[in-house]
Amino acid sequence: MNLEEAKAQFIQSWGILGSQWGINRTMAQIHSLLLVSAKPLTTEDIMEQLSVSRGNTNMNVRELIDWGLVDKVIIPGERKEYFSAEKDIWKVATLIMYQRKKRELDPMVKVLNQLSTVDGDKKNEDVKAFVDTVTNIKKFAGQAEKTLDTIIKAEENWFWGSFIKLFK
Amino acid sequence: MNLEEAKAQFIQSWGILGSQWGINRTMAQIHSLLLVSAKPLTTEDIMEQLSVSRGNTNMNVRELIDWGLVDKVIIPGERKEYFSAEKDIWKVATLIMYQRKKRELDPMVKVLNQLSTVDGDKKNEDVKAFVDTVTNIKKFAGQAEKTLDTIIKAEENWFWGSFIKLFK
DNA sequence: AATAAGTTTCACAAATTATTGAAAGTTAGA
DNA sequence: TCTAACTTTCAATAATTTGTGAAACTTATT
Repeated sequence: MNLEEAKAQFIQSWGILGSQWGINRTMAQIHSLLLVSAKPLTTEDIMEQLSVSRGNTNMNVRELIDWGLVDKVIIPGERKEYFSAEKDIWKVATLIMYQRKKRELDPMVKVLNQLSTVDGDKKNEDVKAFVDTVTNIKKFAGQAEKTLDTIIKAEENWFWGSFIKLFK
Repeated sequence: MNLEEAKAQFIQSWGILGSQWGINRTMAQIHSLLLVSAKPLTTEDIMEQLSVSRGNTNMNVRELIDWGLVDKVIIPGERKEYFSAEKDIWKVATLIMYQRKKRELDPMVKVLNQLSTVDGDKKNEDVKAFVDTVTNIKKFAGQAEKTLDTIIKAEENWFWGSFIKLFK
């Protein structure tokens, strides 16, 4: 397999994976294109290599920058903006976990807390089932949150070292 | 807040969360409806409570059963099928992790392995960048796989006990 | 200030995904 | 075996999400 084929397949697969995780295909594809490029690319490079419009490229690059997965790079003497992706996969994973925690777990915890105030006969079977379930999810979410925070703050070496050993 | 309101809000929120994770809204809503119901429900109950068609209900219930999140329950003397959800959140999380690993991580690893066979000048900058990135993702995916396997096999108590303490 | 290079926005179009509902298929019991 | 209760399928349709591209906007340079 030559480089171009391999890149194309990687971009394709990464795009599919992304879309299964609620990230749009183009965003994932731009990310993977930047991941496998040795040098920073311009908006035009991206447009050309992925056959995607300028507007779409711009929006998704902006989103990637928002997530911290991509950086603007300024090349001295050039007017154009260049973009490059964080290549350290551990950092990438960490950034994604952080973003998703912030955008999804945190709001869910907020809702769960409001739901605790459900009133009614505590002996009623339905009320009991509901309160039980919500309480359990809240506990789980709380632990998940703590665990994520720790992982996010952890150094890569720590993860690859003691953490993995623990799971052998 | 009364029970009905609380249930409705829970179902709504769970549905949104699901859709951010590539699970369709109705499937997530049916799951949450069953999660907070004291007793098993029939297809008709679900249709009525979520205002969803028979076909849609059937398809999504089947998918939930497929994932192992919902069970058919047969009530003696009744012809209808009843459905109930696994209420233990740790088990729910475990089942979901397992399904997603199987459906997404495993295929990605397969692709990554194929991509290792990229040929070309190993001193070429682009080839190097590509091989580097793919190799790193492969390593990461391998470790993630191991970790997930261990978590999936682990007992709840083990998780809530030593695992969490480690992260304090 | 004028110009040109570069970036962003947004109404509309295209593509994708979910839902409906009626018809076909099953199954338990008479 | 027949039939009525119940479940499943799937082609058509609706809803949602994503992408386009030209116009508006911004900024650097002369």
